[in-house]
Amino acid sequence: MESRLSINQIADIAGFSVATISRVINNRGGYSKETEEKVHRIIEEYNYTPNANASGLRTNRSHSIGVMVPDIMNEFFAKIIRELDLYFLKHRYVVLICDSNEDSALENMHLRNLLTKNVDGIIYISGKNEVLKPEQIGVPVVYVDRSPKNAEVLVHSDNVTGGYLATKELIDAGCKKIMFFGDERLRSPVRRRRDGCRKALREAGFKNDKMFFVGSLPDYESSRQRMREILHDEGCYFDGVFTTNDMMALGVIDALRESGYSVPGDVKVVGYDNIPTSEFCVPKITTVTQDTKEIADRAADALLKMIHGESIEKKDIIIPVALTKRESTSLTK
Amino acid sequence: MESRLSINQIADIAGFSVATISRVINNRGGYSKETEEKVHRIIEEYNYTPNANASGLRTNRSHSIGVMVPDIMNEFFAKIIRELDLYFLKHRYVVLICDSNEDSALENMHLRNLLTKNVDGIIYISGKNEVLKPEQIGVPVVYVDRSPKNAEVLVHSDNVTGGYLATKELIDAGCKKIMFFGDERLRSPVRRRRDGCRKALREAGFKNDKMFFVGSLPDYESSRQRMREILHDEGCYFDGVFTTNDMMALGVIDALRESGYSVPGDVKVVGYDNIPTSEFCVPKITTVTQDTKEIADRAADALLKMIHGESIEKKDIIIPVALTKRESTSLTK
DNA sequence: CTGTTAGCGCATTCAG
DNA sequence: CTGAATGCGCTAACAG
Repeated sequence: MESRLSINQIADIAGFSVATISRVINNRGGYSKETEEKVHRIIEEYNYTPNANASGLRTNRSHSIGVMVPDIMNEFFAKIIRELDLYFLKHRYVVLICDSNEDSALENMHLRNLLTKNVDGIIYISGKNEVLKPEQIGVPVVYVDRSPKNAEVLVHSDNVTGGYLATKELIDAGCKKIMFFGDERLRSPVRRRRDGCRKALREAGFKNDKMFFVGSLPDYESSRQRMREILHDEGCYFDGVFTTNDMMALGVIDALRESGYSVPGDVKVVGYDNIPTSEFCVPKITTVTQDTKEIADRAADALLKMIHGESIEKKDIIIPVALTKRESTSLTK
Repeated sequence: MESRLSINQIADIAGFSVATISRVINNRGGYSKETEEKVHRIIEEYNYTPNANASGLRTNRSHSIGVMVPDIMNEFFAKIIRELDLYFLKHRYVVLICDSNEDSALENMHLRNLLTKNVDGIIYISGKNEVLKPEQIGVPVVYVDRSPKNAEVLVHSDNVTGGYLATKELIDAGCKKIMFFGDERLRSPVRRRRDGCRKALREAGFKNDKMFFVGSLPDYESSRQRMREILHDEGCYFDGVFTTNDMMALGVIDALRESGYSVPGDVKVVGYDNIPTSEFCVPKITTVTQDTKEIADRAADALLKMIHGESIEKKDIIIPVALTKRESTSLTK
C-alpha cells in the first residue's frame, strides 16, 4: 500500500514546476502543447491523483455534494439518487448520500456531518416540515419533492395535476363516491395531491357527501389495517379510492379483497409513484408516474448554478407527471 | 452565507492556543477540566465545525468511505447501502456511494473519483470479474457479494446453501425435472447457487436428463422472453424452476402463465433475494432471503478494522441465508 | 510560456 | 497542563 505521489514529485519527474502541473491538471491554459502532453503522460504513467483535501483546503471547495433522502429503499428516491449520481459524476463531483430514514435526529447528524465535510451544496429531500435557514447551513441548497417552510429553491412534481389526474381517472371510470386515502403526515406533496383531487371532484359536481378524506401512515401494513377498520366500522361506502402512494394502494386493495370486495369491480383504486410492484401485483395498479430523471437533472442543474454563483431564474421548478393506466381502474371485469 | 470560523479564531476567542483547542476536539487529553468545558462551550456557542479538508490533509485521513454498488435500484443493494450508511454514521464516517450501473467504464470513473477524494477505505460490490490490485487502489477494500479474482477480504451470503435450499424445496414439493434458470453472466454468486443446486439434485438422485441449466439476462423482460422461446421451441419439459433472482422468477412465471401453464400447479418456481414485489405478486414467490444487515455490518466492521491497522481474522466471511416459503411452491392448488 | 512562493486549517512535535 | 512552530499538497498571485 505505497503512499500516493504528490504534485511535487510529479513536478520533479516531469521537470516542471508544481505550478505548471497544476495548470495542466485544471486546464487553466498557459502552457505549450508539448508540455501538456508530457505532463499528462507522466500523470498517467505514475497513476497520479490529486489530493482533494489539499486542493479543497486551498480553494475552499470540496467538489462534493450532499444528498439527503428520507428513505433510500423507496424506489422513487432510489431512482432520484441514481440520476443525481450520474449527473454529478459527469461534472466530476462526488455525492455524499445520507439516508435519514425519516428520522429527524438522524437527519440532523447527517447534516452536521455534511457541513463538516465542506460539501459545496446540498440536494435536500427532508423528512421535516421545518429546516435550518440558509444562513445556518452556509452552502447552497436545492430542495426536492418536499418543501419545508424556508426553502429557497424547490424542484418538485406537479402534484396538484397528479392528484387531479388520478381523481379524474376514477370519475371517468364511473366512480360516484370517492375516497382520498392519504399519508396522514400531510407533507406538502400530499397536500397538493389532495388539492388536485378536490379540484377534480368539484369540477365533476361532487357534493361533500360523495367525497371522503382519510389519513393513514404511508406503509402497506398501516394502510391495510386502516382500510380494514373502515370496512368493519362503516362498511364499503365508496366505490373509488385514490391513495397517495402505491404501497398504500396495495394495502387498501388487499383489505378490500379480504372483505370480499372486488377491485376494480366494486371499488376502483389509483396509486402514486409507479413503483415496480404496482405492475406485477393483481390487479395491476393504475398510478401516477413522476419523471424522476427530470426532477434529478433540474435539481442538480440548479444546484451547480448556485454553486458557481449564477443566478437561478426559477425558484420553484415544477415537473410534469403522467397517469399510467392499468387494471385497478379498468371498466371491464 | 457567512464563512465558517477556523480553529484559530476559536483559539483567540477562548484565550487558548490552537494546540489546546485541537487537543480538546480530538480528546487527546492533557488539559484541565475547566479548559475542556470552556472550549466545548465556545465551540457550541459559535457553532464551530472543524474543517475536514484541513484535518484530512494533515492526517492523511478523510474519515470517508467509498461504497461501490452495481445498481442502487436493486432492493438488495439498496438495503445494504442503508445499513452501511447507518453503521458508518455511528462511527462518524461519511459514505460516498457510487452507482456503477453495471457499467465498467462508469465504475472506473467512480473509482478514480474515490481515490482522489482520499477515502479511507472502500466497500466494493463490483460489476466486474477482475478488479484493480490492492496496491493499485492503495486503501483497504472489502468486497461484498461478488468476488473478483484478487479480492482480499470478501463478505458474502452462503450462496451454495441458498441454491441448495431452493432446489431442495422444489424436490420436496414433488418436482421431477428441474431447471436452473440463472443470470447468464455467471458471476460468482450465481455460480455458487448453481453448485448448491447441483448438490441438491445429485443427493436426490437426479440424472442428467432430469436437470437443465439455462442462462438469461437477469431482468424481467429478458427472462420472460427467454422462457417464451423455450416453451415455444421445446415445450414445457420441466416441472420446477429455480431462478437466481426474483425479477427473473416473475418473468418466468408470466411466460408460463401466458402459455397456459399454472404456477404452482404445473410448474413450481423458486426465486432469490426476497424483494418486496415477490410478496405481492400472484402467486407469491418462494424465495431465498439474504441477511443484508449482517452482510453490511460484517463488511463495515472488517473495513474499519483494516483502516485502523488491525488484522482481520477471517478473509472470507459467509453469511447464512434462509428459505422463505410462499405460494409458488405450494402443493395445493 | 514557466517558476517561486505564500498560505489555506489543522495535528503534532518540541519546549516550557 | 499549555503554547510556538512546522508542514501536509495544492492553487493563485506575482515575477520573469
